Amino acid sequence: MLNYSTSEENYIKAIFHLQHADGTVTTNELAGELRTKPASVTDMMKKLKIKKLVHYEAYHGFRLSNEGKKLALLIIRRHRLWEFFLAEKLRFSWEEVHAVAEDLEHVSSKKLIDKLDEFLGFPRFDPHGDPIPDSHGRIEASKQVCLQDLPLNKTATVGHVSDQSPAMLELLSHKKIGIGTKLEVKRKFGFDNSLEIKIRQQAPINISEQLSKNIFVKYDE
Amino acid sequence: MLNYSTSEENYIKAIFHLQHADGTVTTNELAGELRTKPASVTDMMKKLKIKKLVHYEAYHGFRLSNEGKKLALLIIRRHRLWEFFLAEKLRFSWEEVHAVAEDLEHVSSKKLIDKLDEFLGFPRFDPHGDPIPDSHGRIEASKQVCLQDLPLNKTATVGHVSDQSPAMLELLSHKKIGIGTKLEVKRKFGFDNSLEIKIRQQAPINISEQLSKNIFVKYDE
DNA sequence: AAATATTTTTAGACAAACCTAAATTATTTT
DNA sequence: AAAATAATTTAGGTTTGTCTAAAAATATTT
Repeated sequence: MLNYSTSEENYIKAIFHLQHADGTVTTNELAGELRTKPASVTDMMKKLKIKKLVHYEAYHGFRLSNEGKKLALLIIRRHRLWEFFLAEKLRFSWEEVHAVAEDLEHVSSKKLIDKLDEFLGFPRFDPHGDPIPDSHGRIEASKQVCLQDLPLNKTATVGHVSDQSPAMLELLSHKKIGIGTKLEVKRKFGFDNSLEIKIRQQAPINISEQLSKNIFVKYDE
Repeated sequence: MLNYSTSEENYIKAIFHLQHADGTVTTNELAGELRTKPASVTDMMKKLKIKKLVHYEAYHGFRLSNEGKKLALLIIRRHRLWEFFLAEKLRFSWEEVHAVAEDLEHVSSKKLIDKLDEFLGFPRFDPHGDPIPDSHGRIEASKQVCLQDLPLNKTATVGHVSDQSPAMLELLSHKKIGIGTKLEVKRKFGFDNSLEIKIRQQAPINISEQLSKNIFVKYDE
């Protein structure tokens, strides 16, 4: 694997996160995600095309090549391993890990990452519940279900939160919901699709449709 | 503390390492250390002068300002803490830690470094025996003595090796000498200033003057 | 299908960090 | 102290990644 600049890596990672079902991403979406201008995106796509990391034809969007996907998974691996390290070993809070991992993920020594993985005991999920790709870029499909789709009175464990904005994290922390929280859905209100959920040893609480759509859980055994 | 580019940080660190008794460094020395060209050094010195990190007058060398010294110690702190982490936690060998730490040292979160320090148990020396500045930039003067100056039959512990070239590290590893090795000088040969030294439970070995001048030890209590 | 609006690309500039070659200043030799 | 040598700086150019403003292509309305 060749060496890529921080900027190139950020573009690749952002494309990976934004890609739709068919893998395509538009210039404006990418510019928005990276807080840059569409013209800059076009410039970079030309470069990434030459480096064979994306497929790109002017005016028709772009998508990652196989090479590009491999790189994206490698960067995500680095990011999530560092997040795990920060939370687990350095006792950073959930909300803090992301920003620091954004910097650490660009240190590209393969040996560093593989040894870090080993040191951490080969964790399979980061502190937000997102799966960590292994050293070959294989990623576990976290077969989790959205809270909205969880049957009533079935206990499950929160394993993933898709929106990780500060506002979302604040709300979750207020409701005392985090990765690993065990809960069950007690009632579903058809009017606004809000849910009444029960967390062990706490009074039942209410969850809006919006929130429930962003919380993913795994059925308990 | 403001944020500086990787390049600026590398210049500051290099000046710190090269500085003579009066703190000055020349353009050519710095260009050599950084494997760059003298013209590039001049460009950067103008910039660092504007940022008040160095004192600089054209044609008369330069030296770090107090701000610059503070920054240098911060970068050295990051570097040495990461070296300690790599060696101690990830089991990197002595020779490998430096290159990786060169990248990690530019991740500038203060909280990250202070938490890393705590996680590592506030180590005072890195794996090469160099002292680690504390969070205020205070650095311990390692009051160590060169092997050449160690009195006969006095046991001491290796605490620092000043030349860390691959050739040096190879020789040290062959002679089974490392940081923490306990030894004493048995004889001194005036002809070439070579030493006969004894390491616990090993046959006595010979050390050239050149080598002995690069090994620093602390008297045992 | 023409007109309008939106998206994307091109053209041309800029800052950071580097370079080479030429000019300038400092140092050393004679 | 002049000449020769060495060190340093200036001038002008390159690459990377960004920008703004204008042009071109695509998508949406009417």
